[in-house]
Amino acid sequence: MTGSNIRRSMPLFPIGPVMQLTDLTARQIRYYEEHQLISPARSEGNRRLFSLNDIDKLLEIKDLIDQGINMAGIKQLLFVQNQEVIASDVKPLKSERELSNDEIRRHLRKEIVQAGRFNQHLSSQGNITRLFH
Amino acid sequence: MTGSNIRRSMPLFPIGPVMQLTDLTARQIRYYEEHQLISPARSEGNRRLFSLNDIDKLLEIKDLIDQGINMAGIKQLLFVQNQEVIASDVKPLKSERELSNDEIRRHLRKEIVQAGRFNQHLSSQGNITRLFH
DNA sequence: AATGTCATGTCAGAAAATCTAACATATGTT
DNA sequence: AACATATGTTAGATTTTCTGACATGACATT
Repeated sequence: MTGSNIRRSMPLFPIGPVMQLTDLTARQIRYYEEHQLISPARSEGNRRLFSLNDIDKLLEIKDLIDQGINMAGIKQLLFVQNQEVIASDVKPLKSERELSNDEIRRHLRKEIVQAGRFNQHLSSQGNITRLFH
Repeated sequence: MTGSNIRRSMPLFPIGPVMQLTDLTARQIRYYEEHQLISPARSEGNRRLFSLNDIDKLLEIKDLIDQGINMAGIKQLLFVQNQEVIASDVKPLKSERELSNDEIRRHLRKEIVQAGRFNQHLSSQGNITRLFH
């Protein structure tokens, strides 16, 4: 499991930003969950929390829907993909133990800090369009 | 402006996930905004939306606070950093025009899709600890 | 010792975002 | 025509976030 994979599997986004990023309605996203195409994590208060991987999947689902494939078909396709990945993942595990969510968060924080060190800190004023002139 | 910079400046995260990622309280984050150390965007309904850059900044602020520096000092330090970045940014701009938030979102979506194409789609069951055994 | 400032905690009330469950509907299928 | 599928819509409840006010502990200044 690489750092990037940990990062991509962190449950961070509530449904609002995900709707915007995917152009899917809340209804659609919940329906896909109901049919087990995705399984976003939940907050303490039962709100859905999506990872970048979840968002990837939703975008794929969208593609497949556009191709006329139904829930069952999409479920199978996603499952096959998943199997391929697992099959190709032959790296020996350094550590067998599970990471707690807290540990994952610490890890991500470290990564964000590191990335930041070699990155810009633009935008002192929140209007992101300012970043482009 | 690189794709990565666009990605890092997208206002996506509500305050809850940011609290978890930074180990800051909402009170602290709002206080830093009040003192103009950060300026997160706002949703239509006035909720704060943070970008990865904002999160970087918050982590830096945390460091500086730990070093005993006060708001005014931190503000100056962040400003200086910002200036350095601007000074070093000598690339000729391909396009002068501003990008709308919608365009940025489309761009990010494209990036996520592309990244996803060459990436794993693990986690069919939402419990992220499953990714580690 | 009293006062002030700074960074943060805490609380209350309001508003926004999200939840589930139910019913509605358009389109395609048997 | 009846049915199934994917999505829309609505209602009522719950969670999350908002602002503003007041409280507090640590320090500095008087």
